[in-house]
Amino acid sequence: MGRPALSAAGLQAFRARAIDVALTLFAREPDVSLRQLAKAMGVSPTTPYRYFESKEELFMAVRAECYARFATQLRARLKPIEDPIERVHEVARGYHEHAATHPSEFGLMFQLGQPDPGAYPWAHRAGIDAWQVVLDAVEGAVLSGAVQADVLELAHLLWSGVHGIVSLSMSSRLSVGKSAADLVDPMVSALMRAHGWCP
Amino acid sequence: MGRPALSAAGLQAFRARAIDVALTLFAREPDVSLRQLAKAMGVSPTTPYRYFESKEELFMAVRAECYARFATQLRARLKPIEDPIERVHEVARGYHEHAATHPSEFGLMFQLGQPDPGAYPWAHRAGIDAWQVVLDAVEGAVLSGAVQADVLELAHLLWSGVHGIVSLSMSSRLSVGKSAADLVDPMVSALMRAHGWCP
DNA sequence: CGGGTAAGATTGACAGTGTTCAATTTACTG
DNA sequence: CAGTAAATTGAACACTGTCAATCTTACCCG
Repeated sequence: MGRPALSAAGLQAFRARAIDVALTLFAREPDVSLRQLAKAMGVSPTTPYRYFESKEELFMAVRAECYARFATQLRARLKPIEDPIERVHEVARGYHEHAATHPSEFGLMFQLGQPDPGAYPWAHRAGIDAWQVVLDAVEGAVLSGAVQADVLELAHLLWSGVHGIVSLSMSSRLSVGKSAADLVDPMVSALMRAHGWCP
Repeated sequence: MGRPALSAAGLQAFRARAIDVALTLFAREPDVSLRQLAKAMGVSPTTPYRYFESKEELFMAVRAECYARFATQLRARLKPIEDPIERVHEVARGYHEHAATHPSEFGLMFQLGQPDPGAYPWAHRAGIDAWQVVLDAVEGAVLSGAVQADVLELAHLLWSGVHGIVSLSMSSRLSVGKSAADLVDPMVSALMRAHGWCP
């Protein structure tokens, strides 16, 4: 039969370390090769293949970790805030700030043309979990009565709006004089106002 | 001295043909190698180097062509429409529709982590030209008095909003039951309403 | 028509990539 | 210590972008 199986503990440890090293490499340059990663881990170029199916699966695991960190950061940021409207603003600010602070992670999560997470249900689930933070914040605002809207639709509009700002900003496509930070609050305010919010 | 120079006509012809072939290849798969392109052109793998500085410059030229086509399509679509508000709606719909019809071109234009057009002023200018279409439409709406807003800010909000919808949609990140087509009009309406537009 | 010249395209090579597989080292158990 | 299972490695293949040197083509001038 094929090669012998490996212990669950060792597997998890190696994967975690690989993901960690990969994240620090990605922070330096946007294209990381498997061999670079292996060298940075002090291991032969083919060793990762014992713990990951392929380069795609490896970087998909890195992506999943990014989603998890993103969701954690958003939830932590939201924790002390009570006002439902302010929570929506805060999730938007957190979205932008996380992207600005960790641009390489944002690229990993949302780069167009990257392999579809559909093939990796765990990665897809991690993405859904981050999206759930946005959804919850919007639902809170709607339930509070401060805005009147279909939760799913308003959440999509807010997410798209902020995501668009951040994406365009990160590929330096905003006109000079306009920064992402200047646009996030107006975007959220406009979308809320359009749904009945009176500041 | 270095290799002999090449005639301006031949240069332009080869570049145009290369861009054309590249676009058809990109329509099939999102990653095209220089050698694939050369083979598809029926030419040796290194021939493109006579006409392009590097792979980056080649694909930057492809990008510039995408911007040009995009701007042309938007302007054509806008031509018969008079009402300033409807023009804004139409530019948004055109944005989405062009992306849906030519997803590979959209990816080339807006993929995160792609080389900065700043290093290629002609490509940057082509991008600015497409952006100008959006800007003009918004300016028309503001000048008509139907909305009250800073033109640059509203244009950025609209562009970001629609761009976000399209980007998230193209990486299949919208929830089931929500499609980009369902969101573009609500997004534009909401942003206009928030700026004083009364339908 | 013949030969020289310059434009244009090609071959060969190098370093680096993802990936596979056989061979080898390490670690642990009886 | 011996033997076996686990873990790692090295060599190899088909690719990639890129460069230098070489070859082929076409044309102009005497």
